[in-house]
Amino acid sequence: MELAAAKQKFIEAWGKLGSEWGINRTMAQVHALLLVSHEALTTEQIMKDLSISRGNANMTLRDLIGWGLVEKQHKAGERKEYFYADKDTWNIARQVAKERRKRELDPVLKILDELSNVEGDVKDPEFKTFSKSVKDINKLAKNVDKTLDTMLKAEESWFWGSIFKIFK
Amino acid sequence: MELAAAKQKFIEAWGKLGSEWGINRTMAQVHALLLVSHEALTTEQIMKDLSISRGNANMTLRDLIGWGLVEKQHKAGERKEYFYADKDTWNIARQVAKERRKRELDPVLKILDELSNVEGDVKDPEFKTFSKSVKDINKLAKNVDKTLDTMLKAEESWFWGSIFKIFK
DNA sequence: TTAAACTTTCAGTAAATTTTGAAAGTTTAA
DNA sequence: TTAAACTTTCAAAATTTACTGAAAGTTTAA
Repeated sequence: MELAAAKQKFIEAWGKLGSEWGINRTMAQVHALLLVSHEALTTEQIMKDLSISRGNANMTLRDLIGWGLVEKQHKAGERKEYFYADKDTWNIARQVAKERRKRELDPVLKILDELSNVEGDVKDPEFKTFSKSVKDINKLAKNVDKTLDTMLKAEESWFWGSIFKIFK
Repeated sequence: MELAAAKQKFIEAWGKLGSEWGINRTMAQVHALLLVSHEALTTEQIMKDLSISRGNANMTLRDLIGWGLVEKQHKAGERKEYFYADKDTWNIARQVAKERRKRELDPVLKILDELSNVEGDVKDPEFKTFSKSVKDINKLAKNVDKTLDTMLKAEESWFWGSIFKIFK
């Protein structure tokens, strides 16, 4: 397989995976393109490579920067902005976990906490089932949250450190 | 808050979380409804509770059964089918992880393996970057895969068992 | 200044996904 | 059998989400 074809395939696969996990396809593709590019690229080049519009490229790049996955680079003597992606997979995973926790897990946790405190007739099986399900899910979600927190903050701790070495 | 209102809120939150993670909103809502219902429900009841059409309810229930999250129940002397959800959060998490691995992670792993073996000019920085990124991601993905496998199969092992106890 | 080079915005359009509902299919009991 | 009770299918419609492109905005160098 040619390098160009291989890159293409990678971009497609990454885009598909992203869209299946709630990250928009173009965003994942731009990220993929930057991941496999040795040099930082301009908006112009990204537009051309992925056949997307200027507006789309611009917004997507801003989003990626917002996710902490891409950074701007300025080259001396040039007006244009160049973009490049952090290539460390562990950082990528961390950043994504961090953002999604903040954007999606935290709001749900808040609601679950509220619902955990709903009071009702303990004799009512409908209430009992509701209460138990919500509490169980809340417990699981809280643990996931706590684990992510530990993982994001204290990667260097002896416990997680030794587990992360397996992954890196 | 009333029980009915609390249920409603739970269903909405679960639906939103699902859609943010690539699971269709209605499917997550039907699942939520069954999770907080003491008794198994008929298609009819689900349609009414969530204001969805018969076709939608039917397809969604079939999907949920396909995901291993919901089961049919037959009541003696009745023609109607009743549906109920497994209420064990750990099982739910396991089932979802299992299905998504099969449907989404495995295909990507296959492509990454292929792309890891693409050969090229080691002097070419473009090739080097491509190769390194793909290999790193492949490694991470494989480890995630392996971990899920261990987690799904050998939950009882001393190592994971002790970690899972924290979550349960 | 000012005009060229570049970036950002956003209303309108397009594409993808989800939902509907009526018709077709299936099962059961009499 | 057959007809009532129930389930499934799927083309078309509705909804949601993503993208375009031209215009407005910003920065820089002369």
